Amino acid sequence: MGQSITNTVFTALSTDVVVFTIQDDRLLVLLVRRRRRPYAGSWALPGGLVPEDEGLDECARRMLGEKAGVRGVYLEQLYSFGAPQRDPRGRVVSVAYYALVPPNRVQLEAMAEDAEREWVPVDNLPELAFDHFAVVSMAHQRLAAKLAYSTIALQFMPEKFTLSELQSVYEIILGESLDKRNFRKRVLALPCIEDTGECFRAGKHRPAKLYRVNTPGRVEIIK
Amino acid sequence: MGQSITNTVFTALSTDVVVFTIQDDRLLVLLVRRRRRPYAGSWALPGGLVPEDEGLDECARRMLGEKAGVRGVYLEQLYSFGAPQRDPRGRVVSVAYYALVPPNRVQLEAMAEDAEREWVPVDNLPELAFDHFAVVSMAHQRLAAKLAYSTIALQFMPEKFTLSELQSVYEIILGESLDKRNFRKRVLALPCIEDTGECFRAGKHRPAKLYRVNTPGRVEIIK
DNA sequence: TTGACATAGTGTAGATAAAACACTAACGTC
DNA sequence: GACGTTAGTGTTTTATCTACACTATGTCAA
Repeated sequence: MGQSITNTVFTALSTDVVVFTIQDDRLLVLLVRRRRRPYAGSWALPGGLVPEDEGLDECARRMLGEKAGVRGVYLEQLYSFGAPQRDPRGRVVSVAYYALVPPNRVQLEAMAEDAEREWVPVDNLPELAFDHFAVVSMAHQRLAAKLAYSTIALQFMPEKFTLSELQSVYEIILGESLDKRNFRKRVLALPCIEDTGECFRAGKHRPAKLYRVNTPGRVEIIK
Repeated sequence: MGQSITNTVFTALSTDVVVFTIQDDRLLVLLVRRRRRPYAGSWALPGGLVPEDEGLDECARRMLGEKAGVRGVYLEQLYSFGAPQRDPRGRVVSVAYYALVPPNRVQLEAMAEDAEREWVPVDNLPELAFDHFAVVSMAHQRLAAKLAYSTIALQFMPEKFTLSELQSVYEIILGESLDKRNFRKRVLALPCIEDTGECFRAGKHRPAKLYRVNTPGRVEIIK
């Protein structure tokens, strides 16, 4: 490193991640229980301080792995929160991210017996530490807005899925029901969606066709 | 302050502001010449370190006042840039903002004789320090995108303006020309636009009606 | 005074996209 | 083979977007 930074103020910097998934027709957020003060015992977003040699995205992705046990999922920077009094210990600026985890990538087993982590419905959050409620709200808003003009919802889907499952993802995030035929028309018009030729039998009714995304990981802007 | 933050890493944190204005049918960005290393002598965005007791928005707004001589204009957080090597001195994370200044609010007089500050067309930038080129690009993109679904362009207008002037703002930002009649139809349908009853005479041709925004400062999401 | 020039201002028809809407198909079970 | 349950399919109507050309009002100069 050539020069050093002089006459300056240093700030504690953290990343916090709003990890979304979908289970049982609800949009869930991962919360972790705080052990230390402040807010010891209350729920908070997974997150942590950014080491000096780590990029912001990189740090958020690490948090996702360490605290949520998830890797390789969609992750996007949301907003930076820096009100001077947002942390009672002193100045901590948080760069917030949000992540989308397909339900099949969540290990509920490991999580069930873990009193430190919990998936909570986004519309039924407990009191959260710091300004984390505002962070979750903004993330939910952003996610809902992106449904309208991108293929972001596909990030919630497993490799193969039915159109009904996908529609239900939209409905859960938006909190309103959609017209089945119009929905299918729009989705099938996307070039990134393709029929697998396979079917999915579940229950005592007609099996549904399985579809697949031909560019997994990509989120396209549409229209 | 109750507790202190222990066992942690502190980071230098700055805000940088992409200040846009419009002059002579071009979208301009305010640049300041760096005096110190690194990048001494090259152009950079106005910005500076965030003091411990100052909010991020507040800091960005202060930079805007101190370094651009502008206050009371539209300001929005853009993105946070935190690649570990973006500053050769060491880790500096930048929370970027962008601001929109109506042309009549820019004091070009004071600026003309100031070799340290310059308004530069966004499509003809010189080499910029750090990752500031990427910051400007993202800001321009965001601004252009917002034209489509918000009333953000009105933040460039003086108190009274003609529809042709407004249309020209759209065209300059988007880099393409728009249909006059369709444009006027859309704009006049906005509830926040009202006719002042006055006219504007400029040059040897028909005078144009002057309009006004009835909620200045507000940026509405439309459609 | 009138003709040339420059910008302001106006409406409609066609195309495209969005919204509303109801029945048939396939499977399992009793 | 009748019933329950979810999958799957088109058309009509409505609203929105696009393309497009002429008249109006002022200044200025001949």
